Amino acid sequence: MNDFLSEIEYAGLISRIKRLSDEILYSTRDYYKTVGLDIEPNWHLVFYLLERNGSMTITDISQELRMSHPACVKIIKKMKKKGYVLTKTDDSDSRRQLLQLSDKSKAQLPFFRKHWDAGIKTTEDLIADSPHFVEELKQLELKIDQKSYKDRTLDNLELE
Amino acid sequence: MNDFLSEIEYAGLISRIKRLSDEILYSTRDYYKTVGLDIEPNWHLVFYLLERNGSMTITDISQELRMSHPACVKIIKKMKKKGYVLTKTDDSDSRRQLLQLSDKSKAQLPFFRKHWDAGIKTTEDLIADSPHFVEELKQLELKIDQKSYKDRTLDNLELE
DNA sequence: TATATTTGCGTAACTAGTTACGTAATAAAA
DNA sequence: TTTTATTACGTAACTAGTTACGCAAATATA
Repeated sequence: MNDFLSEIEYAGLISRIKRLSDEILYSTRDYYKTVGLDIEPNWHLVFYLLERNGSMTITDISQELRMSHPACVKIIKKMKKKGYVLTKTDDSDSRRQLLQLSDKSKAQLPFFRKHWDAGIKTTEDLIADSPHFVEELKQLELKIDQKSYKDRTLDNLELE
Repeated sequence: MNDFLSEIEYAGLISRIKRLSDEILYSTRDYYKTVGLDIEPNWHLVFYLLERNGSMTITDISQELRMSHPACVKIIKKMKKKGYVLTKTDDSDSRRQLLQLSDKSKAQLPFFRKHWDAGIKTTEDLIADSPHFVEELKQLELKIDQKSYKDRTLDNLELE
């Protein structure tokens, strides 16, 4: 296969994870374009959340997805622009913007779901030969959660 | 742990990989800032390559790292601006820009290496409880390489 | 009740990648 | 030798995330 990132072993592992993630992201966007899905790859999580919960704020979503709120602001802004999300100011707290799916979203959801399901199937196929992957990914998440990559590396620096 | 991305199982797996990758990337940048490393996290691969090979072109690097050449152009541009990389036009082909590490780079490499090694140690620590991770990641890379996420998903769509 | 703190969210400025396009130099083909 | 195709690389415009900052509304405290 002759891959530099693999050759350097642990020094390239993190970059390989990023490379895999990027590759799938761009391939998914390519897929969406091909089949005529007028949405971005990361939006489907917001559709999922709003469909399940009915109404949520930016802060709610950013907590559920564990990403920064400015990232969510950007996503929602685009989804609103395309008419997939509606906002309504909370009566009891004017800071809170209640988000919900528009009728356009609801009408398109079955179509979206068909494609999302095909993607999920792809994910299942991909890790079919990797029976420990999900469990070991979870381990990584847990460890990173307990102590950050930065703090771990600072500790490792002192050991030398 | 109560994590939405984990709850939805395969529908959230790709996003979890991205989340992990992002988290480590930003944590590494934070680390660099803390210890006074005046470089970006992704540069270390270029340092590795140029140190090993002496002189390379943008195209060489993009092939080795398997990323687009415009991405490399951006990285090299910044590295040049900071004085870490020098360019020299190839005598026999004026299109080719031969890149090499500057004296500043060479002088700092031992310092850099100390921190990169600490990071590698962190990676090793992290996957110490995930004995199959590297092998299964490789499997994923191979499968994606054989048939893209897009093509796999198109096939899965037809099956329904 | 007046003041201080927290919360929600919006924006700015940054890095990191992509695809699409253009241009000049080299190589290949007519 | 002239034309055509390929290669190297630079730029533009886009998405996707981050941190840092600001401001107004709500809440807690003095």
